[in-house]
Amino acid sequence: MDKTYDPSSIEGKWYAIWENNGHFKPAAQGKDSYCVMLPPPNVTGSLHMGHAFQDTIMDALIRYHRMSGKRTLWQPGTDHAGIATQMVVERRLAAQGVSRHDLGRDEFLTKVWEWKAESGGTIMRQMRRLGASCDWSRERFTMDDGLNDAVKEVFVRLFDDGLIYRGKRLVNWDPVLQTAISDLEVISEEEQGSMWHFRYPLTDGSGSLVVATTRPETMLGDTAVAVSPDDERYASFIGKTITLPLVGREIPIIADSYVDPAFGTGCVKITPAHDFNDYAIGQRHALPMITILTPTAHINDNAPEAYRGLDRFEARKRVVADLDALGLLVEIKPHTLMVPRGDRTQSVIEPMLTDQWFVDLTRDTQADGRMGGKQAITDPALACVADGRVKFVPDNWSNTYNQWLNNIQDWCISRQIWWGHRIPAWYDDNGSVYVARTEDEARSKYNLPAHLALRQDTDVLDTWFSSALWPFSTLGWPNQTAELKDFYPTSTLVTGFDIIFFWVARMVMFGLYFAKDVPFKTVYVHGLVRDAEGQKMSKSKGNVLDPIDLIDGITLEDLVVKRTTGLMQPEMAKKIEVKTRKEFERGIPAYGTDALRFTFASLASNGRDIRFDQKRCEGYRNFCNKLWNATRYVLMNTEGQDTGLDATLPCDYSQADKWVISRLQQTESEVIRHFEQYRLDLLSQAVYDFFWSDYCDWYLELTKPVLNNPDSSDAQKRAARKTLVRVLEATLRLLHPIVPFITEEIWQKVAPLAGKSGDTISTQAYPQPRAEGICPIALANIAWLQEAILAVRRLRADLSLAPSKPINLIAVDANAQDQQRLSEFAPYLRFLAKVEGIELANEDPTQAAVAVVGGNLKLFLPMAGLIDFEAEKARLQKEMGKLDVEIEKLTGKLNHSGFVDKAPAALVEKEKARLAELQNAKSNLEKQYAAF
RNA sequence: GGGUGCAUAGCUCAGCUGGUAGAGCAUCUCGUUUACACCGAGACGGUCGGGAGUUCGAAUCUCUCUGCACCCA
Repeated sequence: MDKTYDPSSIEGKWYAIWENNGHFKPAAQGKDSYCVMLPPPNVTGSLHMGHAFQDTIMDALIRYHRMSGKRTLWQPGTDHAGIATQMVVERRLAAQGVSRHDLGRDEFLTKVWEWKAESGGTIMRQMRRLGASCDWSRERFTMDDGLNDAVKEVFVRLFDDGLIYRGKRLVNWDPVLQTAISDLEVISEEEQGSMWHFRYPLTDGSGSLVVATTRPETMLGDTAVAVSPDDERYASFIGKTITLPLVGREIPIIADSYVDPAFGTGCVKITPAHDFNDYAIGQRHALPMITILTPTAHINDNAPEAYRGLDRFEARKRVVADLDALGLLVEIKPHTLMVPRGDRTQSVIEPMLTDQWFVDLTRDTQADGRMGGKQAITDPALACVADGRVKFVPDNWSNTYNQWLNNIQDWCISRQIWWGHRIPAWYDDNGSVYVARTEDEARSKYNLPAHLALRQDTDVLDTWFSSALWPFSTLGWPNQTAELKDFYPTSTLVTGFDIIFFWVARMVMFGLYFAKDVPFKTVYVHGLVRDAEGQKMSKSKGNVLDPIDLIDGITLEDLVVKRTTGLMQPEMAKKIEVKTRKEFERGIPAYGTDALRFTFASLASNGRDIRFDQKRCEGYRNFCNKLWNATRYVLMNTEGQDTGLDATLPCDYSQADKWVISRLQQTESEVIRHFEQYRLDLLSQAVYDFFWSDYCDWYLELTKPVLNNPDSSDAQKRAARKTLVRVLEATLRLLHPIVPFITEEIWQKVAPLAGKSGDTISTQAYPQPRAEGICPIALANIAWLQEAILAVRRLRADLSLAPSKPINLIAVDANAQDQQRLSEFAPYLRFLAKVEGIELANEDPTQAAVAVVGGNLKLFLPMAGLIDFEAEKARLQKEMGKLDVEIEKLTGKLNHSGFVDKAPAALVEKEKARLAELQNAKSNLEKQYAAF
C-alpha cells in the first residue's frame, strides 16, 4: 500500500464493480425488507450540496440495512420538473430569438425531450461518484410510460370519485410563465411601496369616500366599496352608490366585517377578480367579478379604452396621474407591503380569475352523499400521523405537517404550460368535459357519437401531482406487482423540511387513497446545507460549493470562473470574486468522496441546519488517512504471518487484546443504536473516537512491545495479530455505510487475514456486539495503565524532560493489585511512558517529582541533579490547587444534609469514595511539597 | 398576529430519561521513535444568552426577558 491515502486512486474502480455485479439490487435473502425512495431530482439538474448531504444519509441507511440482512431497495429516478425545465428550454430558445409559441406545442416538446437527452442523467452520474448504492436497473422518470399511466389512472379515479373538479377560481397567476401556480410556489416578502388614497364621489353628489390601495390599477375592476358595519362614520353611506372615477361604473357601498375601521381610511375598494380577500367579499355580496388583466398582465378590454393594452405598472402610473388631474388623489404614503412573487420567475404574482382543475381537500361530503375530499383524503392523512403509522424524525415536524393539513385549501393542479402530464380531459364544442384515460375511452365511457369533435384540455398537471405517486408508481402501480407487495409501504423517507407540504403530505394523501397504506413509516427530516457563514447557498450570492469539487478538488481560478459565470446579476461578479479569493486562497484540495460523506454524516444532527466547514472535511480526510496508515501497520505485522486462522492453535490474549475487543463491542452497540435513532452525527463520532483514540492511539501501540519482543510466545503474538486484524476488519464493516470506498479497498486486503471471504464488503454482515466479548477486568486494567502512562507523560512534559531522556520510575505505596499491574504492564510502561527501570519502594525518594495514580499509588521520577526545586514546587502547588477546587465542591455537597438524605445511596457512596481519593492524593502531594 | 427552532471553549457543534461540562478545528509548548507530520506527546481555554422558579442537586425541567433563524397568515 502507498504511504499516503489517495482517494482518487481507489474510488474510481469500486463503484463499477459494485454496480456491474448487481450488489445494489434487492437480494433474496432475509424476509424483512427495507426500502428508500430517492426524492426524484430534476432530470436535467446537477448535484448540489443538499443532494449530496441527503444522498449520504440515504446511502448510509441503505448500506446499513443491506448489511444487516434486509431485502433492501433504494429506488432511484428523476422528475420532469415541469416549470423549471420548461423555463430552461425557453431561455435557451430565447437566446436564438425563438419563443415557444413560434414553434408550437409539439415542436417545443421535441426540443424539451432533446434537452433532456442532452442534459439529463448528469445528476445520476454524480450520485454514482458519491457512492450511492441505488438499484439503477429500476431507475424511473416521472414521464416514462408506466408513470404516465399511473398519473392518468389517479386523475380519472379521483374525478370519477367526485374529488377532482374544474372551476373558475381566483388563482396565483404568474404573468411571465402565463400559468397558475400553487400557493406554495408563491413567495411573499416585504417590499417598500406606496399607499395611495383616492377620493370616490357618491353618485348622488352628496359627498365622497376616500379609499386606500397599494395597487391603484386594480380600481379599473372595482365593483364595490366596503366599510365596516360597526363604523359610525360611514353608517349613513351604506346602500348608496359611487360612480367609479375614470370608469364611470356605478358601484354600491356595502358593509362587511372584513373591513378594519382602524386601517387606512376605513373604506376599502373591492376588486373581486384581482384580490383574494375581495373575492371572498364579492362572493358574500354577489358582486360582479370584472377581470381587467390579460394573461400577460396588460389591461384588457373590460377597462376604459384609454388604458387598454398598457402593462399593469404603466397602467398604475396612468391611473394615478389621471386621478390626480381630476383632483381625486388625496395623498401618497410610503408603505411596506407583502409582495407575492413567483419562486421561479420572481415576477409579481397577480390573483387571476381563471378556469382551473382542483383536487377537493376541504369538503366533508358531496351533494350526492359520497365522501368529500376532507373525509376521503385530508382526514386520513392527519390520522396516520396522529396514530403513529407515519413518524417524523425529529418529531416536532409533525406539528408543521398537521398545521398545514388543518388549514389546507383545495389543490390547484392545472398548469398552463406544455411540459408535463397533459390533463386527460376532453371537451366538445359545447364545453362539456369528459374525463378518461384516452379519447377512445372517453367516447365509450360517455357514449359519445364517433363524429363528435373532441379536443383535449391543453393544460398539464402540477409536477407534484406525479411526484405524489412516486412511492407506488415506481413500484409498478396500478399493477399489483411483486415489488409493490415487497416494498410498499416503504421504510424511510429522507427529505428536507422545505418540501413537507409540497411533497410529503401529498404522498401520504395519495398513498393512503390509492395504495391503501401509508407510503413510508418514517420521515427523516434533515436541515439545509449552508455555507461557512451560515448563509444559504445560492448562485446569485456566489457562495455555492459543488460537491464534486470537494471530491476532486478545484483550483482557485477555476472556482472563481465557475462562480462568476452565468449570473443573473453580472454586476455581482466582482464582489463574488473578491470573497471567493479570500475564502479559498489555495482553491479546494481533493478531499475524496469518503471524507465528504463522513463530513456530512458527522454534521447530520437532528433538526438543525448545517454549516459546511471545509476544516471538518479536512479533518475527516485525515481520518481516512489514519485508517489507511493504521492498516499499513496491521498488514506489515500480519501479512504472511500467523493471524490465528487455524482455530486449533492456542491464543494467549493479553489484557490489551481483551480491552480493545471489549471497546469494539461497546462501539458496535453504540453505532447500531445511533443508526436506529437516525443520529449519524453521534454514530460517526463514536466510531471515529473508537478507531483513532482507542485502536490507534492505544491498542496499536500496545501491540508493539508484544510483537517486537523476541521473548513473546507464539500464542501471545498469534493472539495480538488475530486481534489486530479482526478488530480492524470489524471496524471496516462498521464504517462501510459512511465511507464505502476506502473500507472496500482495505477490506479486500484485511478480510482474508481475518478469516473472512466474499466479493465485497458491501454485502458482508454488519457487526453485532457480543456481551461476552466485554471483559470488565481488562477495561479496568487498561484504564489503570492509561492513567499511569498519562501521569508520567504529564510529569515529563511539565518538567521539560525530553522524551528521549531515559528515566527510572519508582513506585511507592503500591498495593497488591498495583504491584501486579506494574509487573504485568512493565513492558507497556517502558515503551509508552519511556521509562527504563521500574522499582518498588516503601519510602518516598528525595529529589524526585511525583504523580499520584488512583489516590494511593505514587509514581516518582527521580531527578537528582536535574530538578528545579522552585519549578517543581510551583507545579505541585498548581496540582494541589486543582485538587482543592474539587475537594471543596465535594465536601460542600457531602456536608449538605439534603444531599446525603435524599440522593440515591449509591451516588452518595460514590462521591464519598471520590472525596477520599482526592484527599489522599492531595495529602501525598502536600507531603512531597513539604519535603522540598 | 400564530407556530417551530436556536443561543454551551476563539470557531463549528455534541451533551439520551436532571447526578463530577465534551469533541473536532484554532492557539501555545515539545518531538522527526521503524503505520501515519493528512502524525505523536502535552497544555491553555466555559458563572452552558439574562433573570426567576421546582429540586438535596439544573446546560438538562417550568416560567419570563433578550437576540437570531425559519414556517404559516
